[in-house]
Amino acid sequence: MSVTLKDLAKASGVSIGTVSRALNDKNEVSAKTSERIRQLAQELGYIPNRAGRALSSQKNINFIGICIPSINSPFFDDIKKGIDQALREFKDLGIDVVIKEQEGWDPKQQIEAIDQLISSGCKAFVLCSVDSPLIRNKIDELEAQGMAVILLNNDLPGTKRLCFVGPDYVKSGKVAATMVDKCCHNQKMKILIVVGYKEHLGHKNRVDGFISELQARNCDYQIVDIIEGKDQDIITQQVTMKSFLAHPEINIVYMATGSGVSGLGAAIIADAEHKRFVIACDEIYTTKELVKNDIVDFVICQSTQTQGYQVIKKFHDYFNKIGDDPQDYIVDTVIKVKTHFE
Amino acid sequence: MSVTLKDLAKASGVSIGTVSRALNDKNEVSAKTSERIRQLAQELGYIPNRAGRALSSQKNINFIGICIPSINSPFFDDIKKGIDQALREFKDLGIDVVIKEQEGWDPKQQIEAIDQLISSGCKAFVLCSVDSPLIRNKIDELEAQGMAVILLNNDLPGTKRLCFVGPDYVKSGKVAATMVDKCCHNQKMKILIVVGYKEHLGHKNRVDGFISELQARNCDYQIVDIIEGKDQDIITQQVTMKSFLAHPEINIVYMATGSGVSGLGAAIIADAEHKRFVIACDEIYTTKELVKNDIVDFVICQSTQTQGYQVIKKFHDYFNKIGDDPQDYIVDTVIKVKTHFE
DNA sequence: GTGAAAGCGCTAACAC
DNA sequence: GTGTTAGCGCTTTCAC
Repeated sequence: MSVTLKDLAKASGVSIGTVSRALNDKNEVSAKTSERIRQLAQELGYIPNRAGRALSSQKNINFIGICIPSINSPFFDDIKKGIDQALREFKDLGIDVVIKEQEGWDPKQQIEAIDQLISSGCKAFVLCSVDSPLIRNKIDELEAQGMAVILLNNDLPGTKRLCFVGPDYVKSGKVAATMVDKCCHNQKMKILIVVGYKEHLGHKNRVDGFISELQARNCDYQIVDIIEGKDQDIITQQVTMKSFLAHPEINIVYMATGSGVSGLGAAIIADAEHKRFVIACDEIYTTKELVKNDIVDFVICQSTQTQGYQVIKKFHDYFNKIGDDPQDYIVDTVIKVKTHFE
Repeated sequence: MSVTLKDLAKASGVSIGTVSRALNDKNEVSAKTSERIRQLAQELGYIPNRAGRALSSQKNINFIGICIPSINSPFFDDIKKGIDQALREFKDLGIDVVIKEQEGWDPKQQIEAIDQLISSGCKAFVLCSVDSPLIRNKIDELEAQGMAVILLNNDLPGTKRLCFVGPDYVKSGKVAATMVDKCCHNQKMKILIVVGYKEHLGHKNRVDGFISELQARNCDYQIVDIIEGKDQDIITQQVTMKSFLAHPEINIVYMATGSGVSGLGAAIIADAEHKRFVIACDEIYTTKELVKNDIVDFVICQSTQTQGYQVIKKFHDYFNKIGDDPQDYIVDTVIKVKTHFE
């Protein structure tokens, strides 16, 4: 059988209660005893038993506060599914969740939401934010107060976040380029790239990965245009149409953002007389439909549901001291084609 | 708070022990009370608490017997990784595993192994077998004795297995065909198909899916040859070389089995003057190397690690009556390219 | 600062 | 066939 608190108590000559306190960072224990017990636990390979802990402290549920800009954003549907799935799995092990959904990425609103989550008793947070000093400060501040933050989908390196769960945007771009190379190697590539915002780090990384891989593969390519759709369908449609008109030679379209695809689809359908190879990102409903209808050739997805699931699982492991310090979890870059949606 | 045994006991006017027995299919309880309690549990939405159960009956670990033909078969490496991962997750919740690895697929040997697993106390089994009356009988026999079998990677429909965890072979073939179409649409496709054994159901399904999708896509194709590599490197190399020699026009190779890839690789390298588009299956070490070295263009994978993980998780859910009756778990069909391995 | 003990939900052994 | 109870590993009062 595995080592229990009782064993540690016996071995160290103190009571089982003291051992528990020492191992749980309570400062009611003298530094000396505490140190001794931790040492011993290490040596004997003590692993806390989740069942015992969950049972005991179930009046003391760990509430995770989740703050995501998911209102009117279908991208987050699967993330929420993953969170639900994890919750089903971990609820009776002492974990629960409070979600604050928001519309858009305004840092001030997010910080307000976090503060509300704090007042409702959360001590651990999942955040999906853009890079801003406000947010960066908030994360470090929370950490200083003994709270933990996991960043979801978009990392903010240099902050004191516990870890990051999300995709490798550079790789996503590289995979897209690989597909372009495999499918269009025998023609001169005249490429249109569509992003949401040129400053958006994720989109930027995708574009960088895309171009670097085309280069690495010695493709005969030319980036005809890089346009911004502002993550909105109508704008995306307009700028794409404009680009098609100005550059009828475009034969490849790489859409490096998941938002605004409807607009892209509309533009392509409107200019159907030019046959183009199209790659999109992220598996949302509209994108699936476009693939099903042969408007888009490939989608490069980012295992969204897994991200939702892992963010909770990471906290579960963290609370239960399972494994070492939490590491970043980079999800798979997944290529999907029509067949996947049939 | 959620409903507990105590609540049920109070509500139904019997003792907590009786409730527990009634809910655990013990036949020491009168049919009437049993029925009444189950009814009540249903109404009140009782969900057993895993922590309590695990803690209580931890001397009564559920041993899962696993019987897989994994010796000298790198394909099973990731499956074993998935099993390990699940075990780390569920061990302190009352689940453990006994593995009997075998070399090859001999049904008689497998049945022997199962019997050994039974004598070592297993009451639940994970099996990866070929279709044979012996195995089919054994599965139904086990079920009749109140034991449960989950089939891994290869289903045997019509048997009384609890459920199946594995890939959709037909879809795998279809995805392969989709890739061929996307990458080679502008040439006459002269296709060589390599299987392990023509009777192997999984390989057969892949080939069927492959051809049906080529047809659905109106490809200009011709299946030049379908050859058997007997899942061995040397044989695969020989038959492939022979086919290349007889049909130098072959410009596409679809390898519908994961075993024998080294042989395929050798054949392609030996005949490098003919540039060919190559698709392989299953992500094992050798295949990765071939992709990295641009010998193979795509691999169609079957999320092997997930299969190992899910097989254990399914049993965990089953033992703890989480969710409804176990459903089949069909893993994702995953396309991988060089970039994925860098 | 530390020990003793109650109790979380559940199962199984022991009464009757 | 059913009630009673000990105890699984752990946290957390409540004493001292």
